[in-house]
Order: sequence, then structure tokens, then C-alpha cells
Amino acid sequence: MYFELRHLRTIKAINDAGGLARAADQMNITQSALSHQVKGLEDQAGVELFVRRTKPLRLSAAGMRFLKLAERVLPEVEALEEDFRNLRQGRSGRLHIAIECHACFEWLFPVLEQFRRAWPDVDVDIRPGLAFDALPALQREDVDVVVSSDPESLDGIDFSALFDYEPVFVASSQHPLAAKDFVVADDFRDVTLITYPVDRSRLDVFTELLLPAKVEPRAIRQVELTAVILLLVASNRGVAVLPDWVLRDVKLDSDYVTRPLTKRGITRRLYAATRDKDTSQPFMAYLLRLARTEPLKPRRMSA
Amino acid sequence: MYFELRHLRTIKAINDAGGLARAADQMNITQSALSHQVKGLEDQAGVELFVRRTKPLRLSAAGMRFLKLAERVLPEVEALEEDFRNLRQGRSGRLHIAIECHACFEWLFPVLEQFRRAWPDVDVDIRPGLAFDALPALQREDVDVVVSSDPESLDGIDFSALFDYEPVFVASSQHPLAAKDFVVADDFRDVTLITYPVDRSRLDVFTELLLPAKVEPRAIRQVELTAVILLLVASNRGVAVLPDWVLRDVKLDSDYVTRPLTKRGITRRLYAATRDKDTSQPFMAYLLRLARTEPLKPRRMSA
DNA sequence: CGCGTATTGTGAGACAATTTCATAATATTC
DNA sequence: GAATATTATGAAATTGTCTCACAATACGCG
Repeated sequence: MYFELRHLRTIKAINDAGGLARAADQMNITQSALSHQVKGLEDQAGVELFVRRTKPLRLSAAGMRFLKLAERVLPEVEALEEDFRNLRQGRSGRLHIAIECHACFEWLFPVLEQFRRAWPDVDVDIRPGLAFDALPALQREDVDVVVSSDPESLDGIDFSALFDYEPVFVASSQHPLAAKDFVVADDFRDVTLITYPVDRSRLDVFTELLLPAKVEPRAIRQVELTAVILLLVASNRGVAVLPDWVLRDVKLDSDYVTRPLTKRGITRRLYAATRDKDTSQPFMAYLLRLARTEPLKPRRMSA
Repeated sequence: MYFELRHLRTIKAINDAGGLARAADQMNITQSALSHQVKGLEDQAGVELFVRRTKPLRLSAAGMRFLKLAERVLPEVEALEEDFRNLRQGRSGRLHIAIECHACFEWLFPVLEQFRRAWPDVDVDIRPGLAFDALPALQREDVDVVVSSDPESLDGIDFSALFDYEPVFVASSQHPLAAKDFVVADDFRDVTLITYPVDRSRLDVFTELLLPAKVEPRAIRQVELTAVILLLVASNRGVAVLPDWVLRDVKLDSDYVTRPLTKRGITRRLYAATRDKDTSQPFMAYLLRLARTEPLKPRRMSA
């Protein structure tokens, strides 16, 4: 006994049209075809779905049960079809973003807020969990965008440059190193370094400065939230290295100073990795444009 | 773009089995057939439902959306199929009863209570509204049983005798007619007759006694509820004629008397009309048996 | 890296289901 | 009871689905 949506559509049409002939018309099909179909359906169901003794065919009790299913299911199916239409036209889609850089939350969140207003039908999400194999996840279509500062040449993956940033040293104005114009690797030997709780290979201080110089800080303290890191730094419980965009917002009203790493400062570039087939999708292009420009604009004093 | 349940089943099977080949196995179908089907489905949808770059085929974001529909819809369809299986085996069905005789409520209700315990899957209902054309409604399958005391010979309709009853005269023990051993038509000329608010053609007093004798009561008062009729009778505000079964329960503790109509009493027979194709259905036979025996048993003092 | 294995894709023909056409049968209406 | 509207049926045409055989592709392992 295998029902198909065709049968649900038939039942509904016959009920709506109030008769088999009219229903056939409505469905752009012969009355004969419908008659055959109804017969087949009743054979399958093993149940009389219609009252035959009356002439404009009417649903029986069992037929009404069938109709109720149709009226619950068909709208859902149509909703799916609508979804797919939107998808084809690039008006809807999925935009699940994996961020390798822990602090990217700070600028990404406002960007996504703005994105949602423009593309309400796109399913937006940030997935911090899979920072590890973000690029394989992108290839497997587990996520749709990976934000990273380490572009690799991968088949089917595009890397779009977003913006440059500078990892800067942050310390309390009371801290001895605050006296220097810039800090170098050796300066870290005697400090407590506060970092995000991720592997060193994804922390700019280490990859760009300390690992090459083989310098180990006196102590490392791992803290999840950027705001908390800044709090600890301001109260001189340690120093940190954070991307400049994190500091732009709150610089003025807190008791800490920022200094370049090395005399000339370090510059890094942030990229968005996407599958090439998605890169030119309208909403994806929109996101990339937003992510290129938005984080650089001055922002209000929100957290 | 026409989806079918087949497609929902396919998506679900592929997801469950974790691959196209295994899914094909599970569905007793060739792997090739499934491949063709998936291709056709994606063509129709105009959307990639699967990630092709990986080898055990996996659902894409759009595919997940499809899967979610499948998981909502398929169980409902299976529930319908189960319903129909029950229907075929006569374990479920509809039992909507039209009662022509207004007082039948009194004995029918307890009968249905008992019926429901035995046939929980049958959709039982009493429909008092269509007392008028109850038999046409039966033919049109608007209802499934008609309780009536006037059998007609109708095509496709069976009349099963239920039980005999006697319409009896009820009056306050203070009423002058209470002194008689039995009442006749002429006795009604000077009384206020309390009846149900239905046409005379469906009231035994009129069809069996007053109309043939061309007697008109002094006044007629129409009351809906049996309990209220008895109340009014007991307080000597009028007399009534009710089926004996109504009086059996409450006779002892109230201040009214019952008398036969005419010297020998009038006997009427109650029938259940059903469509012949339904008459032998197990639950229908059960109902008829119950309705034949149950109303005659002594009952507790409920309303 | 290359080979074997597991998995999916493709094309042609067989098969099954659905539709149409023509027409019969049956209700409904006036 | 004829006229009309509606549904049913059978055979042929059409369309869609499945199978078979084999090609193509991804994955894992040494």
C-alpha cells in the first residue's frame, strides 16, 4: 500500500472542485485519468474513499480522513518548493561560518546583524566549535565560510582577502613595558601573557613573534572572553596581544596602553574561505563586501 | 516542480543508510534506480541535494531541509496507512448515529459508553440535528446508523429490530386521569400535553392515538429535556406520553403514575437502519447486539 | 603514489504506470 | 422520461521507472 503525493493532490482537488470532472479540469488532466487514478487509489487503500451512490462524487468517512492528511501535508510541501525556488534565485541559503581566529567574534557579530537585515531568508550561524579542521569542514559542506588568516591553496576553495589588521601589545599603563615605544619578543620573558584558550598555532603572538624567537613567557593565563582579558590587563594582572580592531572601541576610557610588536609593527591579513561555486552567490558576495568594509568603520561603545 | 512521497522516502533512506548503495538495498531496488531517481529529483528541485565531492553520498544543506520535511510527513502517512489497515479489518470505522426518536438519547447513551470500551478506535458520535431526512443522510453516508420506529423499504438499507416499547401515559398522581386504569384518545381533550419540540409525525401519541381519533389536546407545551418533562408532570403542570424505558429508572421516587394508552396498551418497535454493506461489519453487529439487549436491563439511578 | 575496493553515474532496453480517446453506464434535473 | 451532467471502462499511446551492464569516481591501505 503505497500512497503518493499525487493521491493527496487528487483527493484535495476532488473535494475542492466538488466533483471528479471539475477536479480533472483544474489539474489539467482528463476526467478519465482521474477516474482511473481514483480507482487505483481505492484498490491500494482497500477502502472506499468516495460515496458512489451519489453523482457529484463525494468523500466518504475514510476519504475525509485522507483529505485531512492532504490538507496538513500539501502546504508543507509547497513551502519546501518555495524554499527551493528562493534557493535557486539566491534569495535564501545557508551561511554557517567557522572562525579560526577567536577574536573575530568581535567584528563578525555586528556584520552578521547587518547581513540579516538584508537577507532575512538566509540561515545565518556562527560555529565556533570546529575551529580545528575548518577547511575540511568547508569542503564537506559542513560550513559555508571559514574566516582565517592562513590561506592555503585548496581545490574548489576560494580565499578572499578581507582586511589587514595589526596584532598589538596591550598592557596596563602601570606596567613597566608601557614605557617602551614598541615591544619585542624578549620583552615577553618576564610577563604573564593572557591569551584565548586555543592552540598556540592559532595565536599571532606565538606564530609571528615568540615561536620564531624561541621565547617562552613567564606564565600564560587562558581566558575566553575578550572583555575579561581587557579587564585583567587594565588591572595589571598580565599583558596580552590582541588584534587592533578589538581595541579601537574601548581604547579611550580604560587604563591601558597599546604598543606595536617590533619596531615596525606586524601586519596580518584576514581571509574568508568559501567554496568557489558559492563565492559569486549574491548573498555571499554581499557578506564579503560587508566584511571587507564594515569592521573598519568607527563603532559605537557597545561591548 | 512536482515532488512525490517517493522522493521523501528516498532522501530519508539515503540519510538513514548513510549512502546510496545501502539505501537502495534497504528499499529493495537497484542502486542504479536510486541514482537515476536522485538525479531526476535534483533536476526538478533545481538544487543540489547532495554533496558529490565526498564518496558515501551525504545530504547538503538543502537536502537537510528536504529530510526534515520527510521526517515530519512520512510518519503521518504511515499513520494513515495504519488507519486504513484497521478499517479494512473492521477494527476502526465511523459510527455516527442519527436518532429520530427524541427520547432515544436516554438508552442510547449508556449503550455507546459500553460500545466505546469495546471498540476504542471507532469514531462514535450522536447527531441529533438531522432528525428530518435521516434516511437520505444514511444513504449519502452522512451518518451510519439511524434509529427509527418507522421502517421503510429502501434500496441498500437494512432495518434491524432492536426492541419493543410501550408509549405510556404519565401524569401526576393528583391528576384526574390518574384515577383511570387506562387512558384513551378522548381523555386528551382537556389536558395540557407536554411533548418534545418535534413534529407531530414523530410523536407516538399523535401518530398512534390522537391523529387517527382526530383529537386535539387543550394545550401543548414543548420541552426539550426528558427530566424537565417529568418534573413538570410530577408538579401537575401537564401530562405526557413517553416510552416506557424512560420511566423505568425513575418511577419509584417521584409523584406520578403511568397508565397504558387504550385498554390493551400500544406496542411499538424500534429499529436501527444501516447500509447493507455495513450491517455485517463486526463493530456494527456488536452495536446492534448491544442495542437489542442493553436497554432492557435494569439500570442504576443515573440521569 | 598507485592499486584494489567501494561507491556512484550513465545509457539502452525492458517493464510498469499513467494518460488519452472514444464510448458506455449511471445519476440528476426539469 | 427525456435531456443533461457526471462517472466508469477498455484499449492504445505515452510517459516514467527500473534493471542490466559497465563506466567513472572517490577512498583507504601498503
